[in-house]
Amino acid sequence: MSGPNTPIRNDCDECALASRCFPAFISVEKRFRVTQIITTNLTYDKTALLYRQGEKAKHIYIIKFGSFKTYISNPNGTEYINGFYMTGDIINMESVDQGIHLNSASALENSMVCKVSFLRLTILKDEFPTLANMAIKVYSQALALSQDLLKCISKQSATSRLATFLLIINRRQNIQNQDPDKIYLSMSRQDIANYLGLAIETLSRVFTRLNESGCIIKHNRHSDLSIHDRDLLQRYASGVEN
Amino acid sequence: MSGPNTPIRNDCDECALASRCFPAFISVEKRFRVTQIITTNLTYDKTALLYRQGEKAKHIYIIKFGSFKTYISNPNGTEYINGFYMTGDIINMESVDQGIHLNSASALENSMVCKVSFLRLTILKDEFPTLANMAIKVYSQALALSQDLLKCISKQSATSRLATFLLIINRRQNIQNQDPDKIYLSMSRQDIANYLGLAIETLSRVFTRLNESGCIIKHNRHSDLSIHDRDLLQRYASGVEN
DNA sequence: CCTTTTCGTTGACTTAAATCAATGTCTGTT
DNA sequence: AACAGACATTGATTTAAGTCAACGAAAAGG
Repeated sequence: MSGPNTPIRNDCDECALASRCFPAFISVEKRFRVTQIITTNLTYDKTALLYRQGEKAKHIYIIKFGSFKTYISNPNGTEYINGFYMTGDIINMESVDQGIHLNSASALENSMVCKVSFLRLTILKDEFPTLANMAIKVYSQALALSQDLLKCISKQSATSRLATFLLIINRRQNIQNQDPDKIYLSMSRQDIANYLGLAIETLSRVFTRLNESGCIIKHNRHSDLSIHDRDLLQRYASGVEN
Repeated sequence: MSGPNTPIRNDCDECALASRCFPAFISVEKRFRVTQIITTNLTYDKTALLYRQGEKAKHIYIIKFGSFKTYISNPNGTEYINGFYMTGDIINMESVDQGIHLNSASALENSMVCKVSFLRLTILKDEFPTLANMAIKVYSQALALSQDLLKCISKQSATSRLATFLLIINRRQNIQNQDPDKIYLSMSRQDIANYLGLAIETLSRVFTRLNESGCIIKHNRHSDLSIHDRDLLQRYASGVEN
């Protein structure tokens, strides 16, 4: 189908994320090689499993749109939420070393991902040294974020935890959002509570309090919020206000 | 009080860590180049500052012996402990992306580190492609550990947090320790409390309880412990036992 | 459209950890 | 060796968050 003069169709050229994804780290003339690295546009319905804890890990996943949670299932049926991932995030970077999925990942809404095999990445890293730079950069970011979260979750009061969580979600959604104060929560209250180390009832009460203080506005859906008084929210997050 | 003393020698060949440090990823015949990458054997006295939050970050640091804490100072004088690092650990991987120290690091005891500049690492990465592999491997590990800690710290009871902490410390010290049950805590109770998100009094009580239950044995020094009933300690850590 | 189920909120009560306060014990200094 | 100051432990009390239970609201499914 594709001869020497036929332009190779490259999904990445049209991707909104291209400027901060793998193509950005590969020279223009060799950009066509991207298609040989990346399997693009895989769709996952809400609740669909991306991978399961304990399975062999062979790929990293870049979220094109949508969101995922990673979690560890406990024997007693409860879930420990490990992280939330949204547009532009890379899932599964922590498994590259051991080659085994340390947690399970499932879609929080209908989502699309592109995947890259560890193996291809290793091989092509020699051809494209800048890919290695990208990897290190991305890992460094991920580590910094992870430490940020650790800080948020240990130590702080329930109010401070939720306020920090909302600010982090908002900051990350702002990259593609038009209204800078809108927050969309694709995960359930239970997931958030779990993630922040709180009981669901406590979380619900804090949501109510943040709403009553005029800090955030809840819209008809549970998942839609707006930040109304960002300054106050930040004071809650830092623990100055209670 | 802060700042390195004079470097002593420049030879990775004799280093006990060589097999899991940079030299391991560089071909034998070019191993001499290591000296041009690594500044070796910098000594830091107890409480000495390795770097300060907000400063420009230019190096990663490998701990040859000793230990460090990384922390963020709050305006009200309190410290938020970010992490503890010991022999073989690499400090400052999270700053590579932004190039600014996100926290401060200080020695918990008299310690020795080797440092590698980001810049040299980037340049030499092309000469030694395996260095990039090493970076990715190490980052992946760090991320996995960080998620482990997140899990330990949020959610769990005070007892479970400390038990998990002790098991993690023990596992990491075992790599160079002769007695597999000995634990040496180079950090203060306040640092541990801070790190685990507990009040120092709560931590102290839990230490006492673990001791009284025969789980751990406290020796004369606050810093010296032994695991006496590992199984019980693991049950505490998992939350089966209280 | 109405029923069923899941999810989120609110209230009453309990509990684990924080705080306040006092005491005990190391560590480093002269 | 004796002292000072920092560090660690223990006790009494308070408080924030957890648990148990009921209710309301939104999805899902026929």
